[in-house]
Amino acid sequence: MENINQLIGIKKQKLKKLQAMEISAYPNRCQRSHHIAELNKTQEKFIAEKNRVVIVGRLDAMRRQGKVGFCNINDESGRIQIFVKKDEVSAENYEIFKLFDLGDFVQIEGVCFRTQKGEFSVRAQKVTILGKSLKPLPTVKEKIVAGKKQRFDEFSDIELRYRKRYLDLLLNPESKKTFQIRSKIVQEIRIFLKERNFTEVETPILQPLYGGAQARPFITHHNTLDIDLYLRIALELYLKRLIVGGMEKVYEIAKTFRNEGMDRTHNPEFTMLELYQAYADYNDIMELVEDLVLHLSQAVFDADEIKFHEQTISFQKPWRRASMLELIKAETGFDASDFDLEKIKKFCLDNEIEVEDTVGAGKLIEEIFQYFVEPTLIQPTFVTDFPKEISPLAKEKPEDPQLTERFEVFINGNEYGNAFTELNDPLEQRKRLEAQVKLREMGDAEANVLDEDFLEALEYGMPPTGGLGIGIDRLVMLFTNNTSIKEVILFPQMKPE
RNA sequence: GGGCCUGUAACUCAGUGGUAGAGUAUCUGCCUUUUAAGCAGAGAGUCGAUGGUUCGAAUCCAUCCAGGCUCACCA
Repeated sequence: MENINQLIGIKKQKLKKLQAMEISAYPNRCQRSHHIAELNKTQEKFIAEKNRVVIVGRLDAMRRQGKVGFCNINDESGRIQIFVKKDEVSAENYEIFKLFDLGDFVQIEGVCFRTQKGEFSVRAQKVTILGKSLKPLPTVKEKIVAGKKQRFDEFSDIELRYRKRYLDLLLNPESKKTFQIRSKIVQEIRIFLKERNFTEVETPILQPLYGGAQARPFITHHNTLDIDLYLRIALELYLKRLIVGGMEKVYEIAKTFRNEGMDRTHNPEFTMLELYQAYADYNDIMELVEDLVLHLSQAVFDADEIKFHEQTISFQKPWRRASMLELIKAETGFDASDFDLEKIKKFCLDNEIEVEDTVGAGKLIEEIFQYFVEPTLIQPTFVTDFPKEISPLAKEKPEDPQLTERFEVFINGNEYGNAFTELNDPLEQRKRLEAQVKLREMGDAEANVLDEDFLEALEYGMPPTGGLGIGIDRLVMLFTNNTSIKEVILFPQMKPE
């Protein structure tokens, strides 16, 4: 007999005892009169009024001593101590109290008072079981030493925390906090965009063709139609169809899927915000990003700056703006503005940057940027004017056809957003996608595919448009001081057990 | 994918060739104001898996599985 089964067996025995007493361990209803935080907030009022209160929650500590016992229960609002005395709850009810286990959901009826040691508590008049637990919860204890909370036997196994997230949420308050902040961020994005008259939409997850980013897709199959479908890798191409359709400001916050490696910053499914605004360009979008992120910082933390590990990040406007080529030149002294492929290749080779035969100058410029510049961009920075070669959906800069009106947002050395003045010239867009198809034929599995339906939409006419994509998970990491994406996704992808 | 590290009781961890350990949790007894309650006692483990070396393996070796950190690349 395995140990865990013994522990479960003991709890099942208690269940049987309750049955023998004709008491349901899983009653349909309870009678909560107050949330625990309400009591804690105005303790003296509740003590003075001596009103009967009914609180419910999960049992997380038990100190029984003969005919009296103390326990703690918590609901989502807070935690409180319960005092149970045999004389006061009756002998029968005390028997039920003795069948309580850590992890059980219980209801306590009683009045508020202060114990001899001065702790605000509920003096039970009646205890009721609301939901019996069968598996023992890991035991975490806290002690206050010199005003600081010390934790014992913390539930800290990272794999278990991810696989059994409900335990993590239950036992690690910081983890719960992270997901509350995540929810708040998403909510505040919606509030911010609503104020600016954006319309939230939903576009297909299952797509006959995928596009809008450089990535490999997941493939699935529709039985009735007997066709393969792709899980979207981006929201872009459908949202632009809506711009064509006369929706001037649209956004979607949704999961996208990329069939690529998993690591600290990559989960196969992740959440993107994409928005498109007609009659706007990438300069307008830069201002929008500044306003949005500052709004989030203020709404979530009531501050214009945050701490991320050792760094203090300030979101105060305006953020630094610099072109990719400028930044490379400033950091390395190398001038790539002539797009001289041989010269750029040589620079890469001299600096141990890998050069594949098929890549062009634009791709290499990006590699140089990533290697030399990215890690230096700690404070929020708009890196502008990306090479056209690596930006097939962005409009070129009128004054330099090698470049596009595109920017990425960098904070703390990481990319948080990607935006451009959208390419709305259907003939130019066709050329760009055809170039992508050639790359694909040369073996680039991440190159775009040609989406005739999207091109047809552009042929009907798309207004000048600014578009933006922001990775929500990474933004949440930034705001919650986490370095692993698994910490900000409730149920991250794991290998099968 | 490369390098480094980890896997022992429900939880947190000791244990580096000689009978598998501690604290917490659980159970039993005592205890009517405790708070990491206390005291006394008990039960609880395929030492990640499989092979090998050895008289003898949690420990050494090999392979595999799972995980973490880190480097390179995709958001």
